Amino acid sequence: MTENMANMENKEALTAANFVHAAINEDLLNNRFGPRVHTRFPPEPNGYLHIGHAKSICLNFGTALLYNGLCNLRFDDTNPSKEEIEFINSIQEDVHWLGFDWDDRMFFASDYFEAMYQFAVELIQNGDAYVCQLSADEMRQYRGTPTEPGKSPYRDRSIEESLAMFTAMREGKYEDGACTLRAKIDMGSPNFNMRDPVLYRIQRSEHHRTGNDWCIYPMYDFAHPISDALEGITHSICTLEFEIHRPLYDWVLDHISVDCHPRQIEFARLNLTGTVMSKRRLRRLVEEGYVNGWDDPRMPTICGLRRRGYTAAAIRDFCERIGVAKSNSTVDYSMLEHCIRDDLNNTAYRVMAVLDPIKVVITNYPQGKTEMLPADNNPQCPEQGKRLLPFSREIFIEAEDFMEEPPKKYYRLTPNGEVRLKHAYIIQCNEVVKDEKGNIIQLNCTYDPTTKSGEDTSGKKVKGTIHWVEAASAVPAEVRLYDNLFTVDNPEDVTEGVDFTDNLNLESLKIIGRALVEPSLAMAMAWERVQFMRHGYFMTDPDSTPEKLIFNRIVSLKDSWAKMQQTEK
RNA sequence: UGGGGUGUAGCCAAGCGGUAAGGCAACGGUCUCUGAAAUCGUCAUUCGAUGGUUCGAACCCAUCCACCCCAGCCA
Repeated sequence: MTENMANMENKEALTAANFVHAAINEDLLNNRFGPRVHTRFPPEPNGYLHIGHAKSICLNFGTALLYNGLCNLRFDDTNPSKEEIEFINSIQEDVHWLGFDWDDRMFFASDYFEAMYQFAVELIQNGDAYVCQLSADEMRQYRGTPTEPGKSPYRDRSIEESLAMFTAMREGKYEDGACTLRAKIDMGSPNFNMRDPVLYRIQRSEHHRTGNDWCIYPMYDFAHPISDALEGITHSICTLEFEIHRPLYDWVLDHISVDCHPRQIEFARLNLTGTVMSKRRLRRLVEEGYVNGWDDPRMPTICGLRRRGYTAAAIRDFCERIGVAKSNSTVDYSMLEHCIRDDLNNTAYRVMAVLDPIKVVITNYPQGKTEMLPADNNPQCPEQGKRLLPFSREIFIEAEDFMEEPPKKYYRLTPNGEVRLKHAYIIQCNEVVKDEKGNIIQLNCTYDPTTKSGEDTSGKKVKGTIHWVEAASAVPAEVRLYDNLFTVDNPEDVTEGVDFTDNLNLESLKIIGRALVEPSLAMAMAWERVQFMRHGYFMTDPDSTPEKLIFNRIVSLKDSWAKMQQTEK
């Protein structure tokens, strides 16, 4: 007995997390494909992968993992006019980065062009396909309406003639578009996909793999079921818009000589609030310069999320949490944010960075003295150890952590008020220094030596603790704050006359040129993720160097104070 | 309009004739040397609507309504 069948005896294995797994369980129980589960992720190499693809990748590869099965990577490259090698590489990189692997099972639909051709010949020989000479325009006219059947004057062409013409098509005897091979199914079907769908078209464009070997290329509806069958796929998981193609998928496999007939199962694609997912619109964002390329940290592409600082684990967790179902839905972006916060909360070092510095002089602290204060790298995780932070007479704090006229419940520094400096001492503000225009340029404070972190003997309790950096050792850095690309939840839903770019968030990127970070970050390497305490999670951009540190904000920390302030307004 | 789908909380989503899981968000409390995290609690008398079957319906039946998809020689 195989492992899967043994699992099926186990009642728990029967509890499916989603309807796809329920269908697989049913097939396993009925021995529909024996004990095997074999899926595939079949992108067309014509663009970069995005978070919606991640859902499909997690479903397909995750399902294979769950059932001890296999998942292939297959490029659906049946339309050479749209596809490029660049995308074949980026797709592999992204799938690997997400944590999945296809071993030696990377395939191309184009691997099967010869086999597909032979299957097409078989269809013609059986009277199930014919060569049609309707032009594209004519075919549209002849298609019929929902209630009236379509027609083609060529559908009764003899088998011999179709065979000869199909051979001639392959040999390049016809101009592009002069004729097509069509399945002979049902011109009266209410499902237009069954009204003698085109199987092959003539298209002279160089294919990235087969070069100029072919001038005829199979259509998706013909190529996909055959590719699945030849690879021994058991469950062909795709998105909802292909549901109406399923009868054709099944028809193809029922009319050619293959012994594998995978089950196609459709699920709803992912939509996320505040962003767009369609290839066309993502391309416009890049090409019209609204973002800086496909991997701009604001893009919902896998490479964009990666550069933003998202982890693969967080994206996988997200895909797990949103579930798999058949209803069109738009997941709230906060779900994704929760996943990355949750991951980084456990792993990221807590460090201090001041984004909008204001100088604080601790007037009673000895001139020239510097002490090294121990700081937990991650209080969630003591085994991550401690580091030493320099502290001396002059430091910088966040400008918003001081207010001359504080609102109620303001726990930070105020004139004559006290706050704790994280990992250091409690200080009191004694004097506010302003320039001639009245701008605050410095705060003069005193510290209480008995309040040192870890050895506080004062018994003092203060409401607020703020972060800071020591003036002499602080390292300048550029910090890039990212926000949603759009100001509306569903930017793809636009009323007529409105372009989706009209809803672009003009403040989706804020660059802070003169932030100061603690000295432990001076040698930060690219791709390092940290928490800037009280700010959020950040990652050093791949372009960051010790000479010029650049931090991308992955996600802010939740901020109930800010929220409170907002609701008061 | 013909066909294929889908409607469960602000957003996802379980549920499969026995009396509405879970997560995100939100809102309160506790704790806190991160206004974070953690933690405790609140959040659908009702499942698109209306009828019907049943002792009993989100689940079965009927009718209606809303939304999505198909009518490319794209995938």
